[in-house]
Amino acid sequence: MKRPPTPKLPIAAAVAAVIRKIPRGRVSTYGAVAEAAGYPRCARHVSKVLNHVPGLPWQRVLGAGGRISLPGEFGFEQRFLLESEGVRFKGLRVDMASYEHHFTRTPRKVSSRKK
DNA sequence: ACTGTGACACTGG
DNA sequence: ACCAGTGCCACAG
Repeated sequence: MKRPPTPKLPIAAAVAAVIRKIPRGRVSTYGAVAEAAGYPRCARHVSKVLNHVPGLPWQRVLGAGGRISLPGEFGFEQRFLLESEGVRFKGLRVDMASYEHHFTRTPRKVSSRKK
């Protein structure tokens, strides 16, 4: 097993689905989203998906440690939107300890809870 | 088929 | 604490 078999869904669909599951007032990180989508090492692809797929709560996706990776004014916009949802910031970072959303296993049809 | 790309994550200085 | 460099992996052209 060189590595977990790539899921059937394209990364874009998987990531988009995961991000849409993030409840309001909650946030997540690229790595976490990628992992939840089935691509543990593809945090960078998450960013591509956000750019390619509109309609996603891109603001709820942050970098590691809850840091905003977005350079430019979009970064400020992201922070503003998150605060509007009730997410508090610790300086330049989000209080991940309290706002990081835990995804459920395999976003597939039936939740195979089990482990 | 190959190369470049990217809103990252992680380690070291 | 902050900055810079490196590794990563799937998708687009």
